[in-house]
Amino acid sequence: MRLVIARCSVDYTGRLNTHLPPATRLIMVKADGTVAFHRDIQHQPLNWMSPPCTLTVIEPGEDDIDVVEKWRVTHAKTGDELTIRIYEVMHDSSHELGVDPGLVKDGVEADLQRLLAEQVGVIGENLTLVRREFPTAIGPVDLLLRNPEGGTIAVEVKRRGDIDGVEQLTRYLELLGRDPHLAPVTGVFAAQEIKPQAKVLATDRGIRCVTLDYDEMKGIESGAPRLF
Amino acid sequence: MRLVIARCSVDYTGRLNTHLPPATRLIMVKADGTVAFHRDIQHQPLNWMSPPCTLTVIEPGEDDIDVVEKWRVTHAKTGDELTIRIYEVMHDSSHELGVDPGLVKDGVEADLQRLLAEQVGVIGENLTLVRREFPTAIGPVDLLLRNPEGGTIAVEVKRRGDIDGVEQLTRYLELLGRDPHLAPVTGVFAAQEIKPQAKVLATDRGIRCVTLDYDEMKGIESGAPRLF
DNA sequence: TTCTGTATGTCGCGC
DNA sequence: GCGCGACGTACAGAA
Repeated sequence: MRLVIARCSVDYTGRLNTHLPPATRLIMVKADGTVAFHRDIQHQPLNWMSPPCTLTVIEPGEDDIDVVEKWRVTHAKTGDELTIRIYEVMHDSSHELGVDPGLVKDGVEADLQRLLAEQVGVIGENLTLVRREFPTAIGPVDLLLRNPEGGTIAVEVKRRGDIDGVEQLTRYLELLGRDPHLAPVTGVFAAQEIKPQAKVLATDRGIRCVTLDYDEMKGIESGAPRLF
Repeated sequence: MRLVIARCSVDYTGRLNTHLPPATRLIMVKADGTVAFHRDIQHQPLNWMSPPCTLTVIEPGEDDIDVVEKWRVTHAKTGDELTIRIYEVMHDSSHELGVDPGLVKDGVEADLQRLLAEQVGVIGENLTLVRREFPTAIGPVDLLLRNPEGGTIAVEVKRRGDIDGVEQLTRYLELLGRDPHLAPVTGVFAAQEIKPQAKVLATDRGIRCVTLDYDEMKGIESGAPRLF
């Protein structure tokens, strides 16, 4: 990874056009070709180029007053282009980082879904799991359950229950309801937190909302009885 | 901005829990308090903390073998916490960057909408603009037009036409259609690029799709005839 | 301050 | 490779 602190200006042409006026920034060049420009606030770069791309040092043009170095970064597939004019270099260092083992996560939607699949009783009594990620033409349904009467329950699992999730579930219900093997199909919207608007919309459409307690479900999973 | 290259491990507790095993990474500490951990690929940090937050150097615990320095970053509002164990520092430098003038953009949705408002002929003949950002109870409609017969056309403008945009427009149409001053209301989904699924859904709902050519519209705006 | 919608979103997973 | 959905989405503008 190469780190350059420099006064520079940047022009981008691709899906849109952008311009960064001259200022002092961090230019980050990563081993995979990624180039990113950071200011001293916020975690997102001001501008960037994703791999696969190549960086070449080019000759400054006649109009490039005070430009000590000029870079061109070109995306191999899209043709997106970044032109970097460097006016002054304050720092320039390179570092070997090696391969990163990556981030281990616990508590994302996949974990919720897994726990809920093991604990369908949270949703209702006497329900059985048909399968997780039940495939349909318009995408997979998070959980598909059956009740003793032979009816089907489609469950949409979200960490945060938003109106989008209700729309998504509605589309699934519409499609699944047409299948005589599954009908009648009802919907359950399960999330750690459900926004009022989403709850209203869901209820209006006959979709039941279930609020999930991740820590409690996690506790049950481990088999240990909760002592508090 | 402080740049540290170090072998470190990171633990995050907040909306979820994450862990980064020991490895050599860039630790970026920005003037606003932002802390981010970068590996040598991809433009997004592996882990981070957003301001307002405070970084404190704490004493390594007894279990912290080989830890030369231990940091704690705490979010002022949410209580989210980051624990950083540093095993070896390869580089550590600080830099004054000053205020950045920020990014200038051209070609985002707002530009598309502005151009389309000036060139409603792109959507159909003999249409007149009622207004941009026509307010409704569930949000503003991008463009509202009228045809000579007195009917209304609601236009949803997107850079990339996705299924979400069709859903959004559908909600508007449902609402606007109830207004006797506007009815009958038809919908137009206008975007630089419309995904097949979105097109299918739109067509199924009687919504017409229009693909926009930003460069061409831009050319017409400037008044210059296109020479190619 | 909270809410809402866009984003060069980025990224991973399945087909 | 494409499509789709999640993300500690981040971020800006409006209410």
